Amino acid sequence: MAELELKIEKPRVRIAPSPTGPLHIGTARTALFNYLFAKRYGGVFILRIEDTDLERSKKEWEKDIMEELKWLGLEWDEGPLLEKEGYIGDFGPYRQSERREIYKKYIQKLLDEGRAYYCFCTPEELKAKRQYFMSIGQPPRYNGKCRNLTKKEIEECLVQKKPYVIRFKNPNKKVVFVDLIHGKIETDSSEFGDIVIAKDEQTPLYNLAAVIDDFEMKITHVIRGEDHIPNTPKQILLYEALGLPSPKFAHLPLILGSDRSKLSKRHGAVALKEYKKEGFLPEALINFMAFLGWNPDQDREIYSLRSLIKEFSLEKCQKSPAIFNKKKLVWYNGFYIRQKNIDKLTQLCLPYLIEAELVVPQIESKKYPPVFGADTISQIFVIKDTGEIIEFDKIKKIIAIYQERLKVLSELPELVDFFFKREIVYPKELLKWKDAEDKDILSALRKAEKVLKEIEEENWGAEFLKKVLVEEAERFKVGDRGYFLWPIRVALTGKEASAPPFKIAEILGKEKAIIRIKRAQELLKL
RNA sequence: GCCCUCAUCGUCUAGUCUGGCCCAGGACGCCAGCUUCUCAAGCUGGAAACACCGGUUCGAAUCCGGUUGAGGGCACCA
Repeated sequence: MAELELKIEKPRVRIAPSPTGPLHIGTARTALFNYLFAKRYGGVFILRIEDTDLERSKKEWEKDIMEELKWLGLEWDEGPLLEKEGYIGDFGPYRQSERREIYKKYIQKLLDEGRAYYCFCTPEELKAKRQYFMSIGQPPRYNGKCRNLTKKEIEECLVQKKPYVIRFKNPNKKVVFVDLIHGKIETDSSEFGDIVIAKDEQTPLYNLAAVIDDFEMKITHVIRGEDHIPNTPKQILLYEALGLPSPKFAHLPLILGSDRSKLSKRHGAVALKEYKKEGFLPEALINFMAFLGWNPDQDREIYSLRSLIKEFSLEKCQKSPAIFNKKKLVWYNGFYIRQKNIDKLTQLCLPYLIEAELVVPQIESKKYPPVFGADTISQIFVIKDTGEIIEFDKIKKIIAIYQERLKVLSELPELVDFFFKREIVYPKELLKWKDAEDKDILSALRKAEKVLKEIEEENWGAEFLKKVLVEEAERFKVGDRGYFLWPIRVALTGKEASAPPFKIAEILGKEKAIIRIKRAQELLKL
């Protein structure tokens, strides 16, 4: 198989989501694998919106699917050109709803050649038949009642406006195909009988629509989830009936929830946008998703989209399903946050600070704040609680000291809120280090206040503060700096855990730092 | 019920095709230690798996058969 794959030239693949909900993480992974496969072999990646079911399809979901794919960096490279302003040179997706004329031809052909037929059975009849088959231990399927209707009978029904569907005349034979991941898969097509392939002469159902489109779009490799394995023989039969060549198939293992069932809403977030909103970076999502069912045979965990393209191959795909492990995603995210350039990271974080109402951008910008990761951003912000002005660079400093602590962007506000509050609230017990008594804490804080007051403004920097405070801490209690440093840190932050107090004090500034130390003293006296 | 697919640490997996180098390697998570005022990061160490039964073989995680378990599918959804 290895040699075969190397010969792959300019493959054409597609991701074909139906816009019945926001982009699902499973669909995103399938898109990624298709994208990687296409790019690895210099091929084409297509987006096709499967919106034949008008009832359930919505424009808003279509928009979400496109937005999230772009956000992930999985741009499709073919489709109808978008001419609207701002989209010059951009491709739109193919939409099945816009291809009815094409389908019509094929459906008519099937009908004319007697490979498909009208069926006038009612849903109730069908349901009863299915149950009957089940009861006698056979697979539920259509019994073929309308299969041999005469022309006259059909016309009569049509004239009477009887509701109908179009069924495929199943040749009932053994269908064999070679899956690029699973190998040979055999099915007896009589298991599924005469399936419905269209609602009417120009509205194909999924299986037919996929077959027609994949042929029309010259798709060479159909890479999709394993849940489509049972559809494959149906589609192969349709290719045969239409006299078309079938593409190659590769079925990816499914992503499961922690209870080993197909990943769904009850397992937590499944929409990609929810992960985006929670503050996951596309790099982390891509890296994580790639490793769900795929692995290079090296002990390397970190891969960018670029490096994945270089390494990707279907042979290294797993056959067995993978459980979605959010902790690993979080780890990846923390890693990529730490790697991020601080300016970029700050830009990414700003929307969260704004949403938490910690700061308000002062310069109105059209693109801001709703667009995450916008290029144009305000350089000046107002701290909502105090009305003070805070510059981008100052916010950057705050984020810098939390960069290695951040796992997901959305946790930032709760980590750094004390920088943006006039008064911080915390229980007085929090000031206590080990067995320190109130008077010890008080004297530590008084000492700290005195020391801090003596520092000249121009020396007010983390390094100097550290030097001075650590020296003092050593004097205060030999062998355990905590008696001195812990209360200071709590006084400044109001938190059990935080970045080092020296860095925090530097950013807070002399005046505020001292006010907070004093406040802690008052709290102790209560 | 019927069909299909899958099976290595809790999880993602390397190794399986081309049996011995594997009393099974890496990563996440977990535990311990170092560092340290705290948290995080980093470093060091640790616990942790070849589903089961039988066969082939001098030798099996690897090959064969079966069992069990898990997942998916069986729509006028995709």
